[in-house]
Amino acid sequence: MTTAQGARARARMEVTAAIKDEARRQLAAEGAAKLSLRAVARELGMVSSALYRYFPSRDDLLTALIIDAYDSLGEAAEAAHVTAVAADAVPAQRWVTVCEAVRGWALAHPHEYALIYGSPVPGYSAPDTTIQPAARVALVLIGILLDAFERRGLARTPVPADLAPEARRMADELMPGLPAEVAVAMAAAWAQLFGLVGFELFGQFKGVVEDRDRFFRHAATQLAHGVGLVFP
Amino acid sequence: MTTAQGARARARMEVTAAIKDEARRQLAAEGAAKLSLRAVARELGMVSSALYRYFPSRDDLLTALIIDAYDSLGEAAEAAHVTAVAADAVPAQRWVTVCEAVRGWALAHPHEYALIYGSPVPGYSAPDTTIQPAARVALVLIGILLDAFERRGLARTPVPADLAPEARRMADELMPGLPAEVAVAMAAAWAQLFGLVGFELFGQFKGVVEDRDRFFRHAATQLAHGVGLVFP
DNA sequence: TGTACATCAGTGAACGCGCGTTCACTGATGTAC
DNA sequence: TGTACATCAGTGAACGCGCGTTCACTGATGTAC
Repeated sequence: MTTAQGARARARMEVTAAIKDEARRQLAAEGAAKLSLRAVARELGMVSSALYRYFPSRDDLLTALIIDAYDSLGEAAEAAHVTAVAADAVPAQRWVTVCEAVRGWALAHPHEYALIYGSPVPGYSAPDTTIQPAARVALVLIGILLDAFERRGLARTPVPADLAPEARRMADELMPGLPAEVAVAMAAAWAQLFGLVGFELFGQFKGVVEDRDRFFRHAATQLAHGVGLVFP
Repeated sequence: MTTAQGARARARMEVTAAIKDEARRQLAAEGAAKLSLRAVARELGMVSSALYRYFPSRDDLLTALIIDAYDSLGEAAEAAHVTAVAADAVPAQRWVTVCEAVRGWALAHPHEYALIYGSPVPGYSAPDTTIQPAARVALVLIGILLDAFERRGLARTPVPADLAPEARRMADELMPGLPAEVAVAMAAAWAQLFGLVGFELFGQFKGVVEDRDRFFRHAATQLAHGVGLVFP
């Protein structure tokens, strides 16, 4: 019966979720490199071998956490964008709003942020299944640029001649519909956004930037200018 | 005698250096979180307890590696700057040169880069002795801005009113002699520079940016514009 | 509805391994007279 | 220059701990007839 099958399946999903929740808790305490199946099992009152019914190995658990983190961040960015669109914000405002959502998520989930944007876990190589969720934030930002470009156009900063082919390729392959110069600026702004967030999160701003909300808002605004968005 | 004292002291320095070198090798294989005194000792043909003659604990070894990494990166940046000055480069060109030196060092020492700019090592908190070496790159960049400002002035991007006090404080405390707006732009550019480098190094540019040398040079040039430097 | 069978979650022991740190010690190197 | 002594690097055993993964197993839940 569906309900019977459903009961077993539901239990499975609940235990799977409990394992991931506990693993996330341990990320905070020990970091990804030291994430331990035995410690997770211990905390859940299970025997360590029982986890192998749910994840074939430690690395698969890590992969699940990474995908969840990308998806959670992606959803936060998308939700912020939807809200901004509903409020009739212009593209430049939407850009800043999405950047602030990324920062907000990172501050709320610092260890998951470190998992996906910090140093790679040695000996672990992320499978291709992580590529798509990893792209969600960038897709939101690209969407804003496309919208702005189609509606009002974008300011363009010329690119040196020797970078033109790469710029063309990036636009064609990753951001079809956007001018090549904007594609380059977008890739740079994307990396720079995470530079700002990472420096705040990993402590590099200690003793340097104190009023971090206002600083970030301004920096995100400057990033918007950098990709050619204009405030009315 | 000086020579006798010198012999013991020299041996001590050599063994200390050998320990750090081996530890750096292990950073590459296992990452900072798993850096193991026993493994280092094993590889050097020593017994693990012998390392305690050189470093009082694992964390002290980590601290030494962190300080060395900041100093090594700082030296690379300073050397690049000296060369650029000797070649009569204008401040904007010097800025790009120093950014490229930072990237070059990071590509040559990826695991040391991860140690200082990647996710913090859980359970480890860097002592204050790391602060000064950590500032060296920023000081080189600030020096370039000061020089440009005193000689030719810098383009300034106004800062929103609510950020003005923080901008003033940052300039006064960290970059005396620079206008407040420039101080804010400098802090942002500093974080963004490491965002660009980190994304390349940690694999986020895989499938996105391919012509990385040219892309970075352009992005560093844009950062220079962002802090108000102008190319003649 | 009742029964035989299959599926699956979870157990507990074991394998083989690694870790940081302490401590009493040996023996070589350096120092003071 | 020679000798007694102090310093210090390095040893080896031990403490108490943790890890990922495998495997034969038990017993409950679900399925097919």
